[in-house]
Amino acid sequence: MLVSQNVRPEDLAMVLEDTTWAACRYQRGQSIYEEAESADYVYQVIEGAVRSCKTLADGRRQVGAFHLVGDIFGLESGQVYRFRTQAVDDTVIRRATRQGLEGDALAINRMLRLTTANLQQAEKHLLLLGRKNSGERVAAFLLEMDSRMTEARSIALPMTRADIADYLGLAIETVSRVLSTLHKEGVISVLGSDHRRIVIRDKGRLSELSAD
Amino acid sequence: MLVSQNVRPEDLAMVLEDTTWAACRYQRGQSIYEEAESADYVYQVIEGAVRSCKTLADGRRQVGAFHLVGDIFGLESGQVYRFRTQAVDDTVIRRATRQGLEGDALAINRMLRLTTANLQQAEKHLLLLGRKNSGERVAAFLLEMDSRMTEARSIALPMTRADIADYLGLAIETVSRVLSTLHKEGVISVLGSDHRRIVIRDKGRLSELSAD
DNA sequence: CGGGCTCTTGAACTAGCTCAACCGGAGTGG
DNA sequence: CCACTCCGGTTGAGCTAGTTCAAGAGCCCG
Repeated sequence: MLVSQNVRPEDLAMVLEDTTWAACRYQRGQSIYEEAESADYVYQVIEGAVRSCKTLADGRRQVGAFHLVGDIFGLESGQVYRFRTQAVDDTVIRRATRQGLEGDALAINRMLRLTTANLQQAEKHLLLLGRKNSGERVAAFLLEMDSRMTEARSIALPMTRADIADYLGLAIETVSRVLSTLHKEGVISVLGSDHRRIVIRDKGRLSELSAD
Repeated sequence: MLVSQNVRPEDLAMVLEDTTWAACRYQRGQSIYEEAESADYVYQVIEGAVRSCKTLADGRRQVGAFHLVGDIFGLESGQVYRFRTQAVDDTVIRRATRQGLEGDALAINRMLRLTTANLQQAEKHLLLLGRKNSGERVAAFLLEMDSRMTEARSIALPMTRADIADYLGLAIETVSRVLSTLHKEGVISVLGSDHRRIVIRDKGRLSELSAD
């Protein structure tokens, strides 16, 4: 699930500071690694966004997490990755070999903190998927994105409605309808020709609606 | 989420082997600790079962995980517990102070492995809650319980239908109906006056139904 | 200009929920 | 010992939130 939401940038950098880096560029939709692939690298998003997801045999998909600028992902303690991971948009990523991190007690401490943060986010998401209705899910999603993208006053969503739907366990039409309703009620504004830029007009109301 | 499903008993014991233990007894429904309480202890289930759960303001509940005999829970890297944790049934638990575990590189390594196992289980559960239907959820639950309780040939569920429902994100009636259907179709048998003992008659079929 | 995306909106459908009744076992008290 | 109640589980009937199916609009790109 590898969300680094609650980890300070300092921490993020620290985990990997002493290792050598290689920068990579991925186009939207391109896979960074596949589920069960040998977990040789750890990654950090420099630009763009990444999703990690699991898929059932018949194609149903669950997005486990989005990794935004600064987030670290691909950290495994087993031999293989537990997810498929793909670029949500054109994305720049840097990566370090995993060996650089092992054996070092300090690094392990940081890994533990990162993993715990990911676990915490996953647990929060379990509650959302198990017990919240569509309105609450979308409201919580917008607040999450707002808190993770510091960018002034508006959220530039890097992902499609389909990505959001698969993250929230909803149909894409439902996501669209809820956003329309929030817009009509004046809680948010939806801007841009692709409807991907969102301004939160009434954060208090959105918090109420998210049922946290 | 602290499920220790994929961790061998050796590992479990090792995490805490060198520390002093205190045994405790809890009656069904009794809280072991509350959400946001100071995380002073780490626990292991000796007998019975434990659930950890989050609750929304209006009472909706999500059970994040069940901890069965041998499982370790309450391992936090922050200052406070992230869950309320309660005895599912009359339960015996032992606990160690948290200090005994910190500073020791070996212990931290084990904690990292445990936390990763918990994260992995949580991720699996996200897919279940986000994308599986009621039949698939119940089938997956039965298989999970089967793999975690080695007990010969039948599963003695320690939890109520309400607990199962809140774990699977379903209504209690739905859980009951799915179990009845599985029974009628000969996939399982449901035994005992309280209907808590289950025999898996056709594991292959159950695997298919679980859609993993 | 045309084809392929993504997003939105409407209308019909359905999986699962809610509400309600009922059943059986365990505990309690007369 | 029986009567009563409580609690967990099952079953039925109706309802509804969210899905599915279908159509259309705007945008990008060759």
